[in-house]
Amino acid sequence: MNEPKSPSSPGTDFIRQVVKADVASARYGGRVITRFPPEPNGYLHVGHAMGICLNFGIAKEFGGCCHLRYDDTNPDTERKEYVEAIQEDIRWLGFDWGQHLYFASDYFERMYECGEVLIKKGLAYVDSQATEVIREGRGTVTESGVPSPYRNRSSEENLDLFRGMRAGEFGDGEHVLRGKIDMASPNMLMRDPVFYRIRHASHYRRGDDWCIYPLYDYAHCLEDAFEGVTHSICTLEFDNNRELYNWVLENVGFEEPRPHQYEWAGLDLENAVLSKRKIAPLVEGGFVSGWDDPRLATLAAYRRRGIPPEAIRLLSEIVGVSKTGAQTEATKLDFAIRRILNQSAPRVMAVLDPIRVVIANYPKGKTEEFEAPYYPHDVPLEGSRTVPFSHELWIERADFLEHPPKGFRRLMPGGEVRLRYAYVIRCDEVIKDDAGRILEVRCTYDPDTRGGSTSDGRKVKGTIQWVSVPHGVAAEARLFDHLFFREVGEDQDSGAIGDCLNPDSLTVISDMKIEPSILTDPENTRYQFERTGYFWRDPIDGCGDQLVFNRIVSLKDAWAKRDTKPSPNKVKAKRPTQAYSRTNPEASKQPRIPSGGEQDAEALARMLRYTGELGIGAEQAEILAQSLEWSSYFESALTVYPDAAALATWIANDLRGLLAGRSPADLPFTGESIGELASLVEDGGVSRRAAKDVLARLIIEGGDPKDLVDSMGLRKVTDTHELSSVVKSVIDQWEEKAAEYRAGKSGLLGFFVGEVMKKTGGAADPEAAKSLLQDRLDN
RNA sequence: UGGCCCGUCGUCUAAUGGCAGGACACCGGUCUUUGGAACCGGCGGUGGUGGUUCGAAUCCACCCGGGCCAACCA
Repeated sequence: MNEPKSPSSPGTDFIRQVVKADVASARYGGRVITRFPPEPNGYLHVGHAMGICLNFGIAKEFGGCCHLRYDDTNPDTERKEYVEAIQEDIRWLGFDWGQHLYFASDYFERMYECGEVLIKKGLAYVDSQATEVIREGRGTVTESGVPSPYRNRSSEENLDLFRGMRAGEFGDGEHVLRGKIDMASPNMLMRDPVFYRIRHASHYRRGDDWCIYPLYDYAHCLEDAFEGVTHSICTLEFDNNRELYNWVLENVGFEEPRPHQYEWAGLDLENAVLSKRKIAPLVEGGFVSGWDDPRLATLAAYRRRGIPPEAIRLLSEIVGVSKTGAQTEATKLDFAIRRILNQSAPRVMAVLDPIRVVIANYPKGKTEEFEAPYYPHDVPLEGSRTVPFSHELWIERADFLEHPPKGFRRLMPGGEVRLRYAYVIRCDEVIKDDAGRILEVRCTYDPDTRGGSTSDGRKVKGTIQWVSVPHGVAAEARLFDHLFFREVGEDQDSGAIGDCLNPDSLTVISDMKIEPSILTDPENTRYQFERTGYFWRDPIDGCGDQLVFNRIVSLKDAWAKRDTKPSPNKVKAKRPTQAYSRTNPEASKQPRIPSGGEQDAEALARMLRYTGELGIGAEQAEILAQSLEWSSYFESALTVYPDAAALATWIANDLRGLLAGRSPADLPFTGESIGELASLVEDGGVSRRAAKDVLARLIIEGGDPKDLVDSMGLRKVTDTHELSSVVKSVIDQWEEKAAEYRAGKSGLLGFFVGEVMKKTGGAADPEAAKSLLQDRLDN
């Protein structure tokens, strides 16, 4: 009962679709191997947790495995302490890497050998320029780089130098190994990237075995390949690195099926500091108590705060997987935590900010006990404890108001409130000190309401929690809020960090009261303090006799929210629209005329011919004319079928859309085929819609369009009789939809056409089907 | 201003040429010995302009907006 609702379409994100397709096509023999590759230079945070859920989740769902591999290629920053902490976090989250624990540093020898392979192929060289010179030589995003003077060293010399680098013959920074790729590449990463650097430093695992260390782009893809990883999933910012990932693997000699990289957006959580680079100064600067300070978004902090791992996994489901760089609202995390805890946390009574209530008509010194269930009626768990009641009680200061606003349902002078599981009391008198601060509230109880229900049927709207003064236990509570009230910039020093800090991020309540039953519970019990929030004992400071409770998350509070309600006539803030920003609407229609150069002159001539003589629109003409590849493809289609405008659409719009960036040279069919296809459509033998299906097939396996039309059963069905019967059966099948359509939901017509198309395997003439459908539906 | 990636309710995410759907948030209601939970209902979206198509969130073009890339970090 009350299973957490699944988010929409679970498990159908674009990465899982790729994996699913690869399993179906047996691309890797059905194997699925993912990996989670942390660098042991800090603690994991919720962002990493999403990556862990993704990688381990996919492996589990597809019967594969997920490797835990430390990407420990930088001796300066990595420590054993972190590798242990990371493992603890992953286990806590509920994932298991089994035997598959790996370290990049174990591959140093193999990686080195790959370096020699590249050198021998003439694809890598030792550069001896200074760091700054290399940097400058790389150019900028708008200017290409200049080749290093060492770029053309012989393989022998490179090999000799590289071996010398390894042997420790050189100092830090004297040489590097670079890939010999393309100094003019628009992708900066391809401008002869550095593969190895000299660093005389002790590595936390390899000690002084090595004095050269591989860099990420070189190392990471090799690690994946060594381990037989199939799907290497990383975040969006590595998009540019994919080209290099592929280059290294292909040139070192890893053939298909080899690992491939896929990028997703990762998690950006509102109010959470999600970068090790930004967390470290908070820890080191003493702004927080450590990597596990509960205000942080590290997994260690979440664990300490008391967030259950199930909630993190639920968050991962809720947030989903996409390539949209987006920020997730903090309320989604809160929701996930409450969703889990509501179903599992025993309820107890605690008072965070106590005021004293004296029950005047309850005998001093008398105590009675109430049996109180741990769980509310809608949580299917059993259990109860007894709570002691007496002459003096603590209640929450906020639960008594001398001058309450309208709608206040708690205690007020002359009013009644129910003490949960106990009695209904009425407030008779308020005792204040000289400063007007309330010292105690004097009440009388109604003995006929034992257990909380009235015998005369009168309604008591409010119910509040309470703690008996002589029995209550004192404790400390810690409430957490987000650490910053303002975004901290990228390179800010600790002074600037201090300026952004939320002074109320930690509230310590030193004198809360709680019912004594908790004294006999396991220390790691997560409670709901009724009407207040979810709490558990701080695992560090709340052990043994120390009663220190962390608030994991508050309860939703509909009453408190009433003040912050946005006014109904508030103008809705809209994303600024760009509707008016274009100054010349015709501008986009003007083809850009290529300028200068012999090739451009030819392209221009083609362009003019296409728009003039052939009557093609400027947009498509530009696409087709610009490259020789496309223009010759187009013109060969033209030899088969003379309707240039139709062909231009087929090629410029449909074909290129299906090709997703690939070139016509890769196609298993020629321009003539597409011309033939277009003529089949013109003849009426195939609908345009069916022809597009044929095109898609053509791209995959080539073939003769006419044969494909037949073998796919796509010869157009125009026969009115045949079509009518399909139309009738579709309408009969979807009676309700038909009624909706008749009631005015005209958008449903497309749905019906789609159904007819489905039923006929795509062969129906959609236009004919549409008019038949309309006729039938309209009467 | 070079290349690449991304724009769907306030937020996150489905729809893979055929009904724009779900979740969170918000609002209202029912119920309630937690102003919790649950249940019911409501609000609300394809960045813009053209084009292709019987039919476009989806294909094409341009524009606008956001992000990433010039470490011997990962």
